Amino acid sequence: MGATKTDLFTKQQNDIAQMAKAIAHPARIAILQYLVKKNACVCGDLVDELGLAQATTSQHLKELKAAGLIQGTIEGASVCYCIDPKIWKQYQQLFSAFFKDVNLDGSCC
Amino acid sequence: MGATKTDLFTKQQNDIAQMAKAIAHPARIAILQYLVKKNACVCGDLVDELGLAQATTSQHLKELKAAGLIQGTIEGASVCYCIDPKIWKQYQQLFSAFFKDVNLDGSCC
DNA sequence: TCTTATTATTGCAATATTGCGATGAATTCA
DNA sequence: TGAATTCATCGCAATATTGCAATAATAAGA
Repeated sequence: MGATKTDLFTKQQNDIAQMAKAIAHPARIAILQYLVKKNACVCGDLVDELGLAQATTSQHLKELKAAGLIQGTIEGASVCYCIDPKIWKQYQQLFSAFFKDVNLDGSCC
Repeated sequence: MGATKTDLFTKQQNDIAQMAKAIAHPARIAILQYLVKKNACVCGDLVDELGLAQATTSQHLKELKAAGLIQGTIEGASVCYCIDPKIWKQYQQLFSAFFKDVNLDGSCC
């Protein structure tokens, strides 16, 4: 025990949870906000920006890449990162749909 | 080491990450979806609904309550749960704002 | 009161995540 | 070629999360 029992839930539920997990760390939020702010390919300065060790930053970048949220392009000796607008839009739509329209007249007990 | 270094990031970044973490588990997604679908106070049947042990379900409900997303009202021997529409709306707005308007002309390398 | 039903809490084991130093791979420049 | 630079990966330690059995707490009904 200790591992999430993904088989108990629908693919959609697992997907949403997985996507939430991808942004469930302040370092990854910071990375994404920085890339969005720059709105361009960013090479190198991410480690200085975060304040975490290079290995740790690289790990977070790897997770964001695995989630599809960012792309990394090798540019000479360094690597350039940017938002993947296609996946970003998917996230936007999915979370928007998830939080859509709860009947706000909380007819609770 | 092993603990998230929250002091390196802004309160906003930590908040977003924390909110994402609250929904970063398929069981919690399933609970929320069920409550939204019923759109009412739900007593008792959550354990049967999920397929997880009672203790585990209770733990997830506790986390959702801690996140503010649901309310629990004692109703006799059982407890009724429902979405907190106020906090729900906050989540909706926050994620909407976060994923807002990336310039989609991926001017990447 | 005693039993039953329902939920919370405790304590533990298994697994996942976070963070970093050390090392490796690839590129640039002297 | 030989540094120096940049980033990824490995291996480890610390911490967090997940899951459940056992138990406690509370309320309803016999």
